[in-house]
Amino acid sequence: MFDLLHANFQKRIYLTDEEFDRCVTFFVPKKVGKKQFILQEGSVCNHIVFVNSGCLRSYTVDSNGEEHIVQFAIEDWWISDLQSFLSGKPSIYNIDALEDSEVLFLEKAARDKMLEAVPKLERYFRLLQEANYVVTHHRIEEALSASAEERYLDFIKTYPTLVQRVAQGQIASYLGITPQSLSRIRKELSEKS
Amino acid sequence: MFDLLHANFQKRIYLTDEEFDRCVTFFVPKKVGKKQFILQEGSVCNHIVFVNSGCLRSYTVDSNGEEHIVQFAIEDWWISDLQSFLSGKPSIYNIDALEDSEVLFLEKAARDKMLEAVPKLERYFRLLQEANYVVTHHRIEEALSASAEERYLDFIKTYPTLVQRVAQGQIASYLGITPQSLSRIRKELSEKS
DNA sequence: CGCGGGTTTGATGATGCTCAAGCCCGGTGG
DNA sequence: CCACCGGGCTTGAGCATCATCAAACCCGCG
Repeated sequence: MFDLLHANFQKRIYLTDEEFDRCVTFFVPKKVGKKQFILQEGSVCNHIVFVNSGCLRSYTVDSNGEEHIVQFAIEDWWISDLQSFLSGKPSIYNIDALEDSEVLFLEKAARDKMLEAVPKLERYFRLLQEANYVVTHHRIEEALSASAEERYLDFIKTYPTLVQRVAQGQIASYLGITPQSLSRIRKELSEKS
Repeated sequence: MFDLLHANFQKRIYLTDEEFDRCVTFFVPKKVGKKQFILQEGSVCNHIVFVNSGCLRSYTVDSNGEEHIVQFAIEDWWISDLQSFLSGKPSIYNIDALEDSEVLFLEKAARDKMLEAVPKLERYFRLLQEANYVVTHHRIEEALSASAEERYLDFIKTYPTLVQRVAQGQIASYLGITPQSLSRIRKELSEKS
């Protein structure tokens, strides 16, 4: 149940088994069915979520009723709206499951206690934030300068597993293009090779 | 010299005069001439900078040699590369001045000491981070879904002062379009009204 | 079998880029 | 004081990319 989380911690910091055991108590395992929400626009996001299995996404709905996917999260990833989580203000994002998933909930209060109990984790979350910063800024630059084809190629290079698992239309939404365009891009790419 | 910084702190947290006096000692005022760099790609960003007067920008140079502006900073704003600053790794950004400017340097070591000396500032920097998170995500969504005209209109609404001060080509770079396109967009907008 | 979703394909049009030329204006040197 | 730059902005023509609208297709499932 907590093996993935354990490995994920160890990738960035070193915890003794005793320390990790202390951490575990703060997490709440949950099952999330396909299409089920774990956060809805307008409500406060008072948890961050580690994905054990399955796949979730966060997205906004614009004034034309169209969805824009912000992030995917498969096993071994975190997902949340940090803005709402940290500020306590209502979120502008939705998060739901694209597959039946198993996740570990970490409530805000629990996280605070955990950080007190195992201060080393401060470093872990800081490193996580930094990684997030890099990904986010890369995404801005790409969105502003790269073509749809370039963005797709970068996507399949960066997230090869997601390409297999997620519906094409969802990837199109993430890339900021229509499903039709993505279909054509894939066609051209396959013809080239 | 430190009035702007003082007001900026007070917007988010409350500091006594004594606390603020302690803070001030950690900052190093500097003059930065137009076109002068305060950070160059490849070097580590070991400072964050508060702008007292003038205007700076951060940007990347892509493989075609083209600049992509990430952020502007006029008086009362911070500018830096947080990724490099926090991780100690080389930056991928450049930061230089678009006007002769007066800034306050805060070195990494100085910031750590300042946070020890005035713990209230932890909250200040957290709030700054959150504001940054919101702006950044808004920018991604816009870049992926809005037209050039919409992005420009949003820009002049959000940063009216910048429109006056910054060369049009720089704004085009920030918006991810060519100077020619921006020129045409402005023409159409003026014809409409 | 038929329905529903996601994907593909086609035709057409809008948006924004490229290349190229001209313009405006402030600065410099004769 | 004027001529000449040079940088930034504008304008034009043609083109590439991507969206839109619409129809067909594919396939898993009740």
